[in-house]
Amino acid sequence: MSKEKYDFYERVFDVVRLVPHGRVTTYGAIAKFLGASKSSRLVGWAMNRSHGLIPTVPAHRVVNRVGLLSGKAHFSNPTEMQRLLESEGIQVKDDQIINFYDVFWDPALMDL
DNA sequence: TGAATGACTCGAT
DNA sequence: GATCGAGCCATTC
Repeated sequence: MSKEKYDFYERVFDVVRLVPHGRVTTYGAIAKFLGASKSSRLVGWAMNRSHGLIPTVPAHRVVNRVGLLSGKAHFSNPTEMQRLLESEGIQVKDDQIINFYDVFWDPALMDL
């Protein structure tokens, strides 16, 4: 519970909040962007704690490397994640993003 | 303090 | 090409 320095979680939240509307990213991409490509699991941990944060963290825009809504079960309602994605124009079928390659957004490629 | 956990990823079979 | 197993690292019990 360190508070002085930027927590690993906060950095993750920061990146997730940078994800453009209608786009998604992966845990690995975030981890890699933070310089901890091998800590992709920590990104998942961070998301688990993202509930109730202000400002809200668009955790629904974060999926695993194959575009699967691996974390939808952790939402208030399992259907919430898919519903949010679809509302942003992202096609989801069987808990998986269809046009994943098209909507994928890599924080490392963000336009500075 | 040590062991277990996790919304992942990659490499090998 | 699909499936299985090990690695990785911070947080939690």
